[in-house]
Amino acid sequence: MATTTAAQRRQQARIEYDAFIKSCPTNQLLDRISDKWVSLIVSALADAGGPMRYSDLGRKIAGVSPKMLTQTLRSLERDGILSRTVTPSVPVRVDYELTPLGTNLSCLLTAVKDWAEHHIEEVVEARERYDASSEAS
Amino acid sequence: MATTTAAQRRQQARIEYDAFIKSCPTNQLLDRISDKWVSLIVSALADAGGPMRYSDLGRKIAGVSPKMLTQTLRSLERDGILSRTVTPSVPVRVDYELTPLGTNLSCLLTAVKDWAEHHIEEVVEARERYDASSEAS
DNA sequence: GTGCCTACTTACCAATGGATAGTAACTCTT
DNA sequence: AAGAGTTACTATCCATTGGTAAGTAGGCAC
Repeated sequence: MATTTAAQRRQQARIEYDAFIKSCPTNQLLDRISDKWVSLIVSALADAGGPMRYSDLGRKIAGVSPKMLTQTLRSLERDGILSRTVTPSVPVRVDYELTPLGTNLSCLLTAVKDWAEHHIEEVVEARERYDASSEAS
Repeated sequence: MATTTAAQRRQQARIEYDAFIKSCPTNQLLDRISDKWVSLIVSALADAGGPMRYSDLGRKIAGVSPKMLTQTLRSLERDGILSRTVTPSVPVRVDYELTPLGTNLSCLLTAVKDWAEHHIEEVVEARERYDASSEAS
């Protein structure tokens, strides 16, 4: 009991490091913006160059469920990346638009999207090579 | 039966669009690199400036489970973003290193990380404003 | 009234991801 | 020679997340 094993020491170090990381807001923010739906929503709004309605986003980002769309939009609104404007017209109308902060972020995410477009062929080739050598085992 | 309702037409449009999106490799790649653990692994390797071992990565990226670490490393290796080198020494030793393609990508992901570091205060303020106005309802 | 419109919310269920323990293969200690 | 320790994983279980489909509000057209 008095001696600490290597396993115990490792465990201890891990807990302390964990706590440090979890209290670091930068890492939390990085996690948030490294999200699949966040990239797609922000780049959709950047492409549009102006406000988009809920259903416009749902149509442009095919594959997103209404639940996920609402959830992600709310979290982006909370983070000040986009603004939500409700117009109480005949059927209610909701517009989403990037804030200056969101526009700033969209430049980076667009760069990532462009990277994907430019390097997709290299990645596909790498996958084929990897799969071919795995099957040869 | 002969008439198609608006709901049916919407459903149909959605399925067609879905199929289109799912067969678009660029979107698949964007999804892959918009992952939390991918960002952290690639930026860890970029920071190191050289190869890192499995356990080094596990320690630097505190909070990652061995399962997720292995899974993400394998998929990045398959995509040609990093290389995996096994040295069959006394205890086996595995080194991971960014390929030129991975180094290229790391520039973008580092830019995103820096953005998070520079704008975290604005985001925190936006959250406080949002939470304060929500509670006042 | 019945149905339709938008923008959601809710309920349910399958899949993803995290915590923890175990494995292989070999070496070093006792 | 038995047991502990090393690295780099697998395997298992379980909580959380995310997708699907259906329901809701509130007003207008038919």
